[in-house]
Amino acid sequence: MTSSPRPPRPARGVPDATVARLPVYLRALAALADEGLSTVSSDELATAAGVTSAKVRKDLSHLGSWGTRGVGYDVEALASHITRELGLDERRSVVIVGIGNLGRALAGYGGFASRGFHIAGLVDADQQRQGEMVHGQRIRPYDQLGDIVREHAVRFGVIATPADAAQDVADAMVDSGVTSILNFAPVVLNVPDNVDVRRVDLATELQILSFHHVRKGGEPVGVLTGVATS
Amino acid sequence: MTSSPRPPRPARGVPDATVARLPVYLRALAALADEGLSTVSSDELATAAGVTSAKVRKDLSHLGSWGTRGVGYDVEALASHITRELGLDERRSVVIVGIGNLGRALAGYGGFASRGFHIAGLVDADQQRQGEMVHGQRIRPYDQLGDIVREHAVRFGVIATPADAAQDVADAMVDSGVTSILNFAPVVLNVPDNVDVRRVDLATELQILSFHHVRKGGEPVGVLTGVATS
DNA sequence: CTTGGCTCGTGAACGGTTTCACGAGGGGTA
DNA sequence: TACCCCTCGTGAAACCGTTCACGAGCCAAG
Repeated sequence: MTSSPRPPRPARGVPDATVARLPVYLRALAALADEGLSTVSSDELATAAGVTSAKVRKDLSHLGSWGTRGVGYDVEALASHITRELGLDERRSVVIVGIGNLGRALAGYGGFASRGFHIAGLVDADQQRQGEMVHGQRIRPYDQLGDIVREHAVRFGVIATPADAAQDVADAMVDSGVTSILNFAPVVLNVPDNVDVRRVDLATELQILSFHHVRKGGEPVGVLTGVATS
Repeated sequence: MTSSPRPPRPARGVPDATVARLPVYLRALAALADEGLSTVSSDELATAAGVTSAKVRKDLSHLGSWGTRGVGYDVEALASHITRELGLDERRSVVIVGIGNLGRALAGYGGFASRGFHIAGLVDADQQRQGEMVHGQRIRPYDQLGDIVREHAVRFGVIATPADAAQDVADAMVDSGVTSILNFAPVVLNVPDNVDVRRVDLATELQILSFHHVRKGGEPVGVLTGVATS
């Protein structure tokens, strides 16, 4: 409570591409801190994060100057700065709808809890699943979604339902106050402008890999012929 | 076997940004076909895919001219063209390593099977899981990974293990012939240049949402104070 | 105090992506 | 057949992101 309630407001317009990399830096910094390092150069951080050092410096420059010339960045200070920048210093409540395998994986994903996300509720429409305990949380019926969101002032919703349920879920979330949605269902959601949606499609990623595979090797992969190579 | 073994090779340098959208178009087209439409305008397809019509036209132009001026695109023809372009007309074998909740979700994900991906094997290092049936496949021990890859000429690997196992798994995959890896573990993998890696980090996505949340509402969400809003 | 070496921070150049605007070329109708 | 309307395909322009190159600043050593 002694720290400034409204920090120096260091960054203004951080580019989207940079924002997308901040979590990666954050994770890399955590790993470096675990190794006992107290300082990193942009080069080291770049390697750990899988990007170029120029990118690291440019990205971090958007958050203000936090490095020391000739030395590098202070691991702990930089990590906490990025944490604040991402808003991860405040605890944020999340509701997950659709507790199939994916929903369970998300509910138990350490990356959520360790980054300030608190799971306020697990919701599923399937009667059979209701009441079941998943990672310390009871699965609750779909019609309680609104109550959960309102009660815990939830602003983040995760949709891990089948495609045909996703839009309904999104509508219900928005109605009760959710303003940021992470959508794993393979549909384009229709939401008001003030609501943020990010879509993650597991199949899409494999298809992109497939494209590059064709481009690179182009190898036909003889499933039918089944003849071993040479 | 009657179709040309080396198709017209229609597109040359398709931009990455376009490639990333092709699977989305493909899905949108499938949905439109289900509705019985035989033709779409770039505008309709754009709406269905959640992008702009200009993007659709530019993207599709990279694949060659497949639309009819004044009419639009033939749904079926375009879908099959994109399918071919992505290399999804050939069956591709995939191995999934790490059969926790995420691995199970992936194993059962319809988006894989319906897009030409055939799951050649599920692998887990946990003795307790081995032998268990998941979506019609038996979970096999980790030391059989190489055999599975070689036997089925697998070129696609999915890593759904904890972070500390991911690099070992990647090494084993690469050693036995995998050239495209989809990595869900929150680490940067070290692989040879000829191997393609795409990383999907579930926590990252929420953190990006969090950033935008701070920027937009900035609402503090009083978890500690716990006072209901006004 | 001065020197040398290292690394950040940043303007400028570059390349890729998106948007814009409009001409070209189809289909339908009279 | 001739006309109109509609939508694709595509250069040009605007925008964004990455890479490059180098000066500024800090630390350590002598």
